[in-house]
Amino acid sequence: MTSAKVELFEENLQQAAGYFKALAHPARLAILKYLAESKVCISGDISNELPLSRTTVNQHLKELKNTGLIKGSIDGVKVNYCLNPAKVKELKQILGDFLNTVELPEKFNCRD
Amino acid sequence: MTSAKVELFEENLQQAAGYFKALAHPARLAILKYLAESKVCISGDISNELPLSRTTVNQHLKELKNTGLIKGSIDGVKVNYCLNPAKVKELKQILGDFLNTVELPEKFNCRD
DNA sequence: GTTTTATGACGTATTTTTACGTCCTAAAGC
DNA sequence: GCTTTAGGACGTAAAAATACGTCATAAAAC
Repeated sequence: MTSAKVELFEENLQQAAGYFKALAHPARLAILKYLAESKVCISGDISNELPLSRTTVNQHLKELKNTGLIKGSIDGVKVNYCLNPAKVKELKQILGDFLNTVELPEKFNCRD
Repeated sequence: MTSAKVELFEENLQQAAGYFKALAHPARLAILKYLAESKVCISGDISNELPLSRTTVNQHLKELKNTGLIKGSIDGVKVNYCLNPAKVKELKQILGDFLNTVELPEKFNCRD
């Protein structure tokens, strides 16, 4: 029984957790940062920027693509990967919403 | 090989990724939300709130404790877990900083 | 037309995460 | 005293994430 229990939680928590997960690896953060800075690029370029093999970078790219944060369009042999502005916006919205739910009261009655 | 390559990335990306990872499971989000709402509680209470066994919840609590987001203080047999306001604040700061680095330009030159 | 280059697809090893069950301990109740 | 209750410690099994290497393919370069 070590099945995924993720779906037993509230819908919005699942969604937020999914986005957090997508950002839970420095390689993926580096990719997003790189794409945001350079606007458009190919995945080969990206693997040169990272201390990981091309195949591993590709896997991270695929993951970001699955969450919808990036898009890749075929251009002959090369693939242009770039950010999906709509999804990035949604991501920010959802993560922001969650973080607001853990707003802290002025004084927190917890002994140290 | 398959060793952790996380430490090969920029310090700030590592840190951000670590926080994102801490939030990458709905159970942990639910715990944080619950703690934020109820101010103080014991871990037994929490496992009643979640669709997971006590031991599993305990593991998630331990993970949140390792990242410093929550604190647990011994009170006889019972343990009061609560948010660590300082760390939560840091988390928001760091995640916000990262998200700002992926700010999007007005028009993004990517064909669909 | 052959070689190079870029990239996806596939397979696989290792590590980490997720999820429990069981046992142990120590206070609280009876 | 004995029993219940609460929770930590430990072990383990299954799944997912991480990291590569190798192969296949198709355009580009020569």
